[in-house]
Amino acid sequence: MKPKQSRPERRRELQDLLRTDPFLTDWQLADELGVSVATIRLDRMALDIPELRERARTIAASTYGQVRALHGEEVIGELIELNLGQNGTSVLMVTDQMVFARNQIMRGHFLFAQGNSLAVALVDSEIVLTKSADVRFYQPVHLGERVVAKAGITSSQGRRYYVRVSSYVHDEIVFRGDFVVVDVAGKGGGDRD
Amino acid sequence: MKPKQSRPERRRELQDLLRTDPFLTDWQLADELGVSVATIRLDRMALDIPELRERARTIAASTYGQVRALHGEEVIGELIELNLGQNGTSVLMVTDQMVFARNQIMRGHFLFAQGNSLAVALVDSEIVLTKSADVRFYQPVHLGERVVAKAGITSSQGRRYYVRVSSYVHDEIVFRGDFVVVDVAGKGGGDRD
DNA sequence: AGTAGTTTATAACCTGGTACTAAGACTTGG
DNA sequence: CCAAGTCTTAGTACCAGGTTATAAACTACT
Repeated sequence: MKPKQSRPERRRELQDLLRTDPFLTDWQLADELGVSVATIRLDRMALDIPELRERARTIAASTYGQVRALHGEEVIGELIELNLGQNGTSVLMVTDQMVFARNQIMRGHFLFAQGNSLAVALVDSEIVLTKSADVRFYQPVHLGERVVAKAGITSSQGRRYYVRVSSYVHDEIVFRGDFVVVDVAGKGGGDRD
Repeated sequence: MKPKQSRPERRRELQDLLRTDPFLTDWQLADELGVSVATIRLDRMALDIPELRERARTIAASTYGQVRALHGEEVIGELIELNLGQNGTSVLMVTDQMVFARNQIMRGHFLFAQGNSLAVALVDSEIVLTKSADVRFYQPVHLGERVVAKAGITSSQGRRYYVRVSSYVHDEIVFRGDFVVVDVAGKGGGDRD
């Protein structure tokens, strides 16, 4: 399929091929590069590239982790205290799925998620949606740390509840958010406003 | 490992197990449920659940877009366009993990996550953190819908960037967020303010 | 006890590999 | 030109995690 290439050339191309499509089997690669499967295997060994299944598995696991971690159950973090309609506390351990690989700093939306789901959990109703939020990140949170979020309903107007969430690591504030959540139970849930 | 269960019970549990960890082999499942591997296979057949490798492959393929953007892996949603320092677009399909089980409405923090990670991706730097955000949810988003987030840097002051993200479903706005992100490359990353 | 539904066991086969050996093909030095 | 060394290929044995098909064993019920 390909003209003659030097070994380094071929290996570079092999890496290229896998970068654009990591789901190629050895024989597909062999065919593409015009060499035997055996050669491909040797090249993979030399370049320390794992087999197809391993590649798929790691890609799957990494991306699956992101979504799952964010999915959680109903509340992101563990609910350790909850007084419906008043206040509550949740705790979230920072796992490696929640941080930037580069610097191990927690990604903002996980702090938001913890706060948001706690705010929603506070309201004693079937269907509660977030209408708006104003949030601020004070300090970076790192891998392995334990984030404690405390939330309280500060006021309410009809079906609207104003919830303040403050999150701490070692008693130092790292996040604060003011959430406005709406109880839409009974209504069709057609709109948030 | 488990007490006796009726077949429907077992099958429900099987689905549960795989929902929380899709990387279980048949014999791990068999062991967990206290039945033979053969039974697990029959159950998988009946429930139309593919084998481990197939599961891994599809999970991997689904989240592995052809996006070749540098920060691609770190973004919630699929980056479909990115002009560093200027603007970008990402698309996120709403899966059942992102919605409230009760009403199939997307949980707010996923919209936030999409917006936040897009905002961060826009800035051309090694380390970028979110400092604050002001967000508003206009309309509920439902299971199966496709959220298109468009972001642009509206202004910047030194290392601070103001990014506006607007998300749409069928050309109707569902979310808007104003993010302030800070480029902390070079600094120790010790603080966000 | 008879019989249907359910579960288990058994064997043959498949993919995409690993690990290893042996031999063939291509360069390169002298 | 030929031998030595390097690349490449071929071939075998083995593995995980299955599929497919068939037969045997275990309930449960009447």
